[in-house]
Amino acid sequence: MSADRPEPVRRLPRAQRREQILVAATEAFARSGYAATGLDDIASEACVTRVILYRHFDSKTDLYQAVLDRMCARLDAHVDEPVGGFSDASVDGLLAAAIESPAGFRLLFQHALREPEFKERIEKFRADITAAAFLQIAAVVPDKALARWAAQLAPVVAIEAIIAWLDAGQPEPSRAAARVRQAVMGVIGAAVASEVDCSLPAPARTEDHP
Amino acid sequence: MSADRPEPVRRLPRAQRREQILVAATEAFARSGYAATGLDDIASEACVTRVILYRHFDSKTDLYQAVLDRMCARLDAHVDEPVGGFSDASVDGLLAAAIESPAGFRLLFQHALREPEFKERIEKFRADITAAAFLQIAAVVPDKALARWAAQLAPVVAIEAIIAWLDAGQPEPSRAAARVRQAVMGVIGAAVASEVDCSLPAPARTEDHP
DNA sequence: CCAGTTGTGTACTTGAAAGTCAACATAAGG
DNA sequence: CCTTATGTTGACTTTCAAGTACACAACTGG
Repeated sequence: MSADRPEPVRRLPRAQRREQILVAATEAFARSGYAATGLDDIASEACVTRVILYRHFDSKTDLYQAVLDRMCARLDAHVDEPVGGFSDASVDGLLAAAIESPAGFRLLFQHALREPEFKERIEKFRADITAAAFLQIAAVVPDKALARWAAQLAPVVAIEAIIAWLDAGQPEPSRAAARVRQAVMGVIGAAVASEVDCSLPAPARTEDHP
Repeated sequence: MSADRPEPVRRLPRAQRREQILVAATEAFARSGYAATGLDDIASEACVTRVILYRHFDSKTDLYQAVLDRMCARLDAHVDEPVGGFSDASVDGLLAAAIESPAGFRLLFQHALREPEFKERIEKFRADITAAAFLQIAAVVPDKALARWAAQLAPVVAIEAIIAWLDAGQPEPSRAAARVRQAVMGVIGAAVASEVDCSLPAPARTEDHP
């Protein structure tokens, strides 16, 4: 029979294969981070064997760096602010990057940022945003330590808001950016308020509205 | 001479040594998570050798579980709400736990929550809070998906606010809880607002106050 | 003061994951 | 059609961290 060949074994041009591996690696790393992800996990995610990875990347570290660089480049492309401000455009850019590659977004901000070996790559990014946020917040918050707190929290909230938005199924995409900004504003508001003693809404009863 | 003995080699009663190891392990794990932390890192952090760890714990996994359990127990002790609501008391409890053990707090919510192997232990905790938050938010936010977004984000913001507060040097401890609540309220407000198009404060110039 | 119990350290074994090698398969060019 | 360059693979070696065995040291009770 002519069906002797078990699998046609699809072959791809080099650049395309490399891209496929990067995508697969992003997915795999995004699940558990660098250390907990084996090269076999990545290989099976990309539907190739482990050796292929070495044909395109020198080592596991090299591959991870490539994944990170690729995602950082995307971020830079979307949110390229010359003076590095934390403004409306920043949120729009972050959101666009997150839509383009949710796994990459999670990888960067949930895993890579906590891995001492690699954090400095993203730390630069975060530090810039935090510094910019501090300047803006310090203008309205006299207390230095308080301003630092808010400045550190604001970018985190923006990022977590975007991740939560992804998890919630990306509801009303057109207004997402505005809501993220609103959430950040709320956080800044908490720092501005000088004499606050607010309470959260009363714990809702299950039968609260008949 | 009587000073022949190089080091007196201080020995501790079992319970005390175990506690010391747990503290050290919490610190070490909090730096890089489970997979990226070697037993040698923990041992040197505790100023003992790796073998001692096995005298107190069966395996690396067992040790990690013990660390997590210890921290979860602390959380439960501080924020024991029978019906599991996300209220003022919850924030107070979280804050108290974070003060008691910053490293443990970070470990739980920055690392363990992202480790598939162990996340379920904390996931129960987080899911309860998120569910409670959803009930409260759903009462004021008609859109289901939007409410889910806010419900998922609110606890995260509370936690991140506390972590940022730790990083900022724990400014004004007496008002910290109120500010955290305020930040959470701000986030909920972002979900409530039906027609939002707010902007962040204008990017501050570097030479804004001479 | 001596013996038993328990905590501690040095040196070793083991297993899993990273990294390597030589052969096969497939498409393009002479 | 045959050669060649490159994508692909199964099987192998190496390396490092988890886990183990045995010898030593210190406190406790007789």
